[in-house]
Amino acid sequence: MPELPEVETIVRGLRAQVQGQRITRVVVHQPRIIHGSRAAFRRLLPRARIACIERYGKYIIFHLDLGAHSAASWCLLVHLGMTGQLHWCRPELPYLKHTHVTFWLANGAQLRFRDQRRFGRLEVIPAKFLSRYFTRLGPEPLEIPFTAFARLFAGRRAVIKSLLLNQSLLRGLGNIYSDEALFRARIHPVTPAGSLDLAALHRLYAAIRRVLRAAIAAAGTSFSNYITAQGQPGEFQFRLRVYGREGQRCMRCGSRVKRTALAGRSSYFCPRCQRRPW
DNA sequence: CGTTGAACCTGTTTGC
DNA sequence: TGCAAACAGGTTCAAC
Repeated sequence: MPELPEVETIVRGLRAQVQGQRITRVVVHQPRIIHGSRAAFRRLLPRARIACIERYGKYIIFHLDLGAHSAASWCLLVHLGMTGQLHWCRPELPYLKHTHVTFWLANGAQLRFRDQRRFGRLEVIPAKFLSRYFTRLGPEPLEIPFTAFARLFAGRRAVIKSLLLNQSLLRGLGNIYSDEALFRARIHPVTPAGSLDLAALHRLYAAIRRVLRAAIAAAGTSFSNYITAQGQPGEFQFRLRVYGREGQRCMRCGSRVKRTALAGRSSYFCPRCQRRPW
């Protein structure tokens, strides 16, 4: 579910409400959601202070301050999978279904992790392993310069949509924003990436930046599961131009939006604005 | 290298 | 109305 803009929105909300807080108690309702060392999870999180919170692609990194308990520094990594939610609330709030982990905070509030499909994961790892943990992730789409961006696709025969979803090339894009960027750049999703000319690469680069920034400004896209750290839905679902609009009129040219399956996932595109390369 | 399908889960929508 | 299939924002792995 959550792609870069949703995770960024959650991280900003968490910074405002839980950064600096000490964890006083952790309750794991669904142990299978915890990956890596469960012993480290149980031992280190109670009494840890959340020193700072970062986003890395679609991952959330909580840097822990363990004080005198540990000389090494540790992190809590959270990936939300398809339906994960990480939200701050009062302890009186009734437990909603699929709440897998509850963090009690020193200020009396709680941070709860819910995940209907359980594709999400939480893991405590030493900070020194972070770079190794993330070796397979490419650069941030909002940070990479254009020349490096263009190089990612040179000589690649794979279709552009697959490469946009591939986190080892760029970290953070998912199915929605890949389709939205390709639509805005007027590139057909099955175009071989290496065949994109300089003009097309420029359009794609600009489109990715525009759509991600606009989505962050709108607090992300909510269909059913995604909510911000404050428990609110995003607003970008009202600004989507192709994703989920099969059969509806293209907002640019009025043609019918089509849907095609690519590696088992839906790709939405306008057959007129996004011409096939042959 | 690139693609596909399956696996990990639960819930909703669609079609017969 | 009932039931099965299809589908849902992600990642990883095996097979070809």
